[in-house]
Formats: sequence, C-alpha cells, structure tokens
Amino acid sequence: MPSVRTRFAPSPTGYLHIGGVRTALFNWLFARQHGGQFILRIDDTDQQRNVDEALQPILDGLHWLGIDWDEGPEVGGPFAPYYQSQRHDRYQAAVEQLLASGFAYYDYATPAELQADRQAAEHQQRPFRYDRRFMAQTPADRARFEAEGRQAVVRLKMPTEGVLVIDDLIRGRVEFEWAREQDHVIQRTDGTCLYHLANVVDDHDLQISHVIRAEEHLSNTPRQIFMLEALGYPRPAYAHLPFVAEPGSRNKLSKRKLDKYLKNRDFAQLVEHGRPIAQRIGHAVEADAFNPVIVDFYRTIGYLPEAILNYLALLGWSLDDKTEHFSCQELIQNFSLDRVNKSPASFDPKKLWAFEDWHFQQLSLEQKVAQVTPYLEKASLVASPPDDRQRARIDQLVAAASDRIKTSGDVLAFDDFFLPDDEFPYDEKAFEKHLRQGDGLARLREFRESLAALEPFDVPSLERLMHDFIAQRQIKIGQVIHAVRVAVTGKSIGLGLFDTLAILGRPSVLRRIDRTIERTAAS
RNA sequence: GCCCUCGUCGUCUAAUCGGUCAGGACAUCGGCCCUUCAAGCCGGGAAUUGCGGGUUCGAGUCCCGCCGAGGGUACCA
Repeated sequence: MPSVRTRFAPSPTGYLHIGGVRTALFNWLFARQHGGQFILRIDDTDQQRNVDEALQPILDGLHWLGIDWDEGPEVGGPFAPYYQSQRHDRYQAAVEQLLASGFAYYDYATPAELQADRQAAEHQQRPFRYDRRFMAQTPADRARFEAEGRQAVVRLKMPTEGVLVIDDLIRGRVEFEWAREQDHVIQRTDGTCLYHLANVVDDHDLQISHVIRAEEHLSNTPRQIFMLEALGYPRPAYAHLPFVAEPGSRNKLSKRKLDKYLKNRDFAQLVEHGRPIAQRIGHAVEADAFNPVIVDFYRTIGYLPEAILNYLALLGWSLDDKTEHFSCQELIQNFSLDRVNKSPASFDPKKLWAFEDWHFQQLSLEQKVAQVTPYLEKASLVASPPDDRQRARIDQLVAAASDRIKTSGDVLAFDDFFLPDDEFPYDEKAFEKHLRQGDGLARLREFRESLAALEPFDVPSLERLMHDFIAQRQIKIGQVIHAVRVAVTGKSIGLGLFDTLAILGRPSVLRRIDRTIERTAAS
C-alpha cells in the first residue's frame, strides 16, 4: 500500500491566514491518521520580496499550533529543495518533455491579439477558446514568427473533445468537458513557469498521494490532470475543501477586509478584547498582524492552540451529532475526509471564543499558571522569572480567578495584585459612586478597624467578620462590599472580595484602605 | 456569457437503504441564585430543510425546472 503523503503549500506572504490553517490542519490530520507524511512546500514562484522574512511568520504560526511537518523548510527531506523558486530546472525539464511529446506548443500570439479575440467572442456570446493561429509547428514557423518580432510562450495543447471525470473525495464525481478548457500558458515569454505546471511537477516529485486543498482549485484540476497524464505521472487523490467564509456570508475570508469585518459586532468584540492585552505586553496593535484573520493575533492574546484547532476542525467537518470537543489526538483518531462538508462555513468569532473558554478551563491550576505567567512578565508586573512571593501570588490569583481567565492575557485584568499599594490606579466612576457618594466611606472606615484586629486573616475568618459586621448594623452586604473592593483594587469588578483580601494580605489591605481614605479627602 | 461547485434555525452542524414532533452546539431572550464580574441552574423563541413542480403511503434525503451565492474562464496563486 503506497504511503499517504499530503502537503500544505503556502506562499510566503508574511502571515498565516486562518483559512490556510484549516487547509493545513486537514492535510496534517489526514497524514497523521494514516501514519503518512505531511510536507510543507513553499510556493514562492513569483516572489519579489524577501522570502525568509515573509515565510518566518508562517513557520512560527504552524509551530505554535503544533502542526509539525516531516519534510520542508528547517527540516529538509529526501526531495529537497522544498521551495518552488529553487526547482526551476525541474519545471523546465517538464516543459521540454511536454513540447517534445506534442502536448504543448510554442505560441506567438501577443496579449493584445488574444484580448481582441476574447472580446470578440464575448460580443458574440460564445465561449472563448484560442484558435492556435500563432502556434508554431515547426522550427521554420518559430523563425518566421520571431522574424516578425514576436515572442513565444509555451501553451498546453489541450484536448478538444471528451469528458474528464474526477472522483473527488469530498465532492464525489465531477465532470468537465475538455472542449471548455483553454490552452493554458505554462511558461511565460521570460522563461518563468506558471503555478499550475510547478504544482503538478512538485506534487509528483514529492510523491504527494492526496491533494487536499481549497475548492477554488477544483476548476483548475482538469488542466493539472492533463499535464500530469501527459507527463506520465500517476494521478493523486483529490479532496477539495469548502472555503472558510466571512462572518455571516459566503465570501472567502480575506485579510484585506478587516475594516469591513470590524462592523460585525462579534468580530469587533474579539479585537476589543485583545487590544488592551496586546498593548500591555508591548505588541503593536496597528500592525497588520493584529487581525483576527491572522493566527498571530491569537498567539499574541494568549489563546490555546488546541482551542483554535478544535474550532477550525469543526468548520467544515463533524464527527456526529453531538461531539464538539476534541484534543489534537482525538482529532487525529477521528478525522475523515468523507465527513467533510461541501458548503462554505463562515467563521464565527463567538464560537471560537466558546472553544477557547472550554479548553482553558480544562487546564490544571499548574498549567494555567504556566500559561499566564509570561504575560505578567511581559507587562513587567512580576520579575522574569518571578520570585517566590510573586509565584505564590500568581497561584492564589489564578485559583481564585477560576473561569474569569479565558485567555492567558486575561490575567492582566488583575494587574492590581502586582502593583505597589500606592500605585494601582482607580476607576474614577467606581470611586465616585462607592466612596464619594452614600455612606460607603463611613462603612469602609469601620470595616478597616475590624480588619485590623482580625485573626487569622483568611477567607473563612473574613466571611465571618463580614457576616457579623452587617448583622450588627442591620445593613446589606452590598452597602459595604463595593466600597471595600474599590478601596483595595481600584475597580468595581474582580474576584470574590474575600479572596481578594486574603491574597493581598492584611498589611497591604490596610495600606490600600488608608490610601483610599486619604484620597477621598483630597478632591 | 460559458463551465464547475454549493444552498438545513442568526452561525457551525446532525439526520443508516427515503420512514417517529428536523436533533445538538454557539449565539440570543427570560427566570433563579448573588458580593461586582465570570460562572452555575431552570426555561423560551428560533429552520414549512433556497423556490416551484414531480415520483412515493411517505422526501432534507430521488428526478426535473428555476433562483441565489461562490469559484474558474490570466504570460495570478
């Protein structure tokens, strides 16, 4: 049985697109499930800019997600090089073979002539097909055309009749009439080769067994099959995946349309949640990469790779009518191409968020702490690495925060636990409401006295203290708790108050309350 | 224009050979709880399966015709 070999072939564009990840993921899952190889090939045929620089973010993104490749950049492999820009001699050889065997020809039509023909066909409302009037059949023809100052491209000599049948693993049987196909160009006048030729040669050279790619390539498959058969290559299996579409639409998700997506409430929320986190750790938020269409966005904010992979896997694939949560291992075990959907699936930021929440809550306390600590370090809230006191505090905080932390970066919402007692900022609205108005300040002073005498200073004692405190005064807990919270954290939202006080510890709590009381005096 | 693909609640989807009130999840809405936030618990609404025909005792599932969306039709990938 021939081994399963799949590939992901990104162009070095400088970023890893979320739709690209889904394609990579399906290829990877399929290869891993069958004990085959997953190959990373770089489609840099017409790349002007610095390939290394534009490729690195893609490699980094895949590494981060845990999508590893058996052959390709960084790891090499038996079929190197894995960069199309370095494989030109292979393409040249294929072009020559096609020419020699009569499956391709030199063509001397100018772009202007072709354009005119195309328009004429359009006016007559008939399908356009090049009539080969500048096809050179002999060396003499070539010399004659060249004497006229014409330059040659190489075109495929496509069949003019018959039907091509493709058994797509996802779409089923698809038929194309050869007569509708064009004599596509495979080599330009400057000698460079076009994508489809390169693609066919590379897939063959790398012994790709299953071509799993986006559906935009389905219509391109006939010309590729024509080439590979003319070249004598075996036909790989094909699986054309539906697009990952924009939120609430059938259009392909695109990096360029961020402005438009931001008008979508859910999408905007995703960005609004991430922005303060990114800013806090010194990550540029205007940068192109700060965009939920790009994987780096999620890495910056501290999403879990498992959550993203789980969500993406379910975008177009499902196991049954109820299973939603999968680890990578479970995906590898259960994935199958025949349960991939045919229709485009739109990207839903809210659902991704729900997966992130679920996966994060699966983590042990220790794992959560490990996830979260780098964020505190990057924001300079703790030393790097944190000292023992800070470490203990992170443990306590994460435990008390419970599911309030959903992405690693969320820990920064609790920065007040790591700021000096006389430096954490106050939310002015909350301060006004709970400390300047009503009797919050008076309660705070009284409560401070009780706190000073409390022994031991832990959660159960604090609860008891509060209970007695409000019972004696015949007041409701809300009449004191908010004032205390704002006094010690500066915020009106946060952890349970008793946890907050216990984590801070008595000296810190008293200093913070004193600072707050002084602040009410100053106006 | 022509060719190809797709079309089930707002979104992701489920529904063996056609066969119980079209199921689940996310979102949404209400209620409970309550110390803010987050959560938790209980409940609700939401799809005449793109539309119109046909076959059948019975169709989301089969057939025909429309419509809509996307892709291809490049010396783009």
